[in-house]
Amino acid sequence: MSLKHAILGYLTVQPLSGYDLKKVFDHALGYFWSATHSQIYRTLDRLVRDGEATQEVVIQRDRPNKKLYQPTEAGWDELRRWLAEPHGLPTLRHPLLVQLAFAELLDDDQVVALLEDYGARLAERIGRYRDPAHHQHIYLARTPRERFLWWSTLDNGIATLEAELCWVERTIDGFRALPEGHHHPLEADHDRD
Amino acid sequence: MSLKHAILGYLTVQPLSGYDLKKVFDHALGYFWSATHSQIYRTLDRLVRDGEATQEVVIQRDRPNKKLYQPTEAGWDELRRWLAEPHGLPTLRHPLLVQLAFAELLDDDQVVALLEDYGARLAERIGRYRDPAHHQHIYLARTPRERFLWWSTLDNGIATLEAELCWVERTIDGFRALPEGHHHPLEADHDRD
DNA sequence: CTGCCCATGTAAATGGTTACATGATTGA
DNA sequence: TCAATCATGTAACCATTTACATGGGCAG
Repeated sequence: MSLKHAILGYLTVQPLSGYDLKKVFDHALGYFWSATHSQIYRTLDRLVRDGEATQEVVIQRDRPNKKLYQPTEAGWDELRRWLAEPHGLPTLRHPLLVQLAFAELLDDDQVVALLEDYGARLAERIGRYRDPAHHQHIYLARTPRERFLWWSTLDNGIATLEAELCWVERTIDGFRALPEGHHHPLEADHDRD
Repeated sequence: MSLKHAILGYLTVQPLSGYDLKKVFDHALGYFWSATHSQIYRTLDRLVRDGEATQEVVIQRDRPNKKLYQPTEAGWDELRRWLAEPHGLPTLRHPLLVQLAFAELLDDDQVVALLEDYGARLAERIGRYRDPAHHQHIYLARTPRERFLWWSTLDNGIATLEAELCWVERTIDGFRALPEGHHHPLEADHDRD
């Protein structure tokens, strides 16, 4: 349900097209919600159908026409309602941890490779979030209060990524320090009976 | 795709029924993957249909019969294949951060209430993860290596939750320290034209 | 003339949540 | 007699991903 609210939320900042929104999701909202363009276009249609946003076609020469969307009063109400009520912890879906949990089927090098690959992705993303070029959108905030809140969402992203990177390093070290058990990956003991 | 692999993975540890698996997801795999019983039953059916697991009916007196599942050789192969290849960072979907991002529509008390509620949920979950009663399943590991890996997945959960709790406190403090702007929540400026 | 940016969508499939549905046994 | 535990599932819906599909303008 919150994709709708994220879109509605950003439309209160500025009327935008689906194409624009996709860029906002890729650059600014990326660290707490992601969406594909097909999802965005369908959600915008639904908002208009439900009377929570209006659509305005903007004719352009030299480039394709676009449709700008804006929340209606009903849209603002719905958004305010959703924003004020508490929502649970994000549900986790963490493929790397599934891999680690069942890594008895892998040999030591494969386990280390998975962790190192994951660490590299984390480091790359932390680098991007720390890059001032990535902070531009924060200066579009309408008040110091909003600027603080936007910066906080980024801070959350950086803090959790760094905690994970730290965990990756700790885990690689601990794994290497395990008493050498000449580990042989488990095999299916097929047809034991 | 990884629900299938999480199930397959746990079935290599021990043949289990759908009902048992649900409990495993609730207690042991909970910090990196969640699933409802309806999802589990459907996935088990699919595994059998696809020849990746076998089903065995166990007749019980005094309680309902149950169906135990075990991976086939094809299941082991599929699992090994999936475990060895890298999967991207988990895609984030973080409702609280959406709320914070658009909190210009809320007043100060509402923002603090959201953060405090979130912090309380985090603290409660950290407490559960730290509780030794919650660690029982780790001792079922088949090797010291596996024990280390299972403990690491829990460690990941605790570390990221604590990073977030820390962030919550920092954010509440920073928010309260904002220069008092007599904040009035934004209103839709309807019918300006 | 190639490839990127602009700008829009649809279709099909997969994945996930919620609600509906049943029924025996055991312990308080 | 009430609630919990054991044990299974289906149906409807909602959310997400991936692939298909189009087409003009502009810069190198």
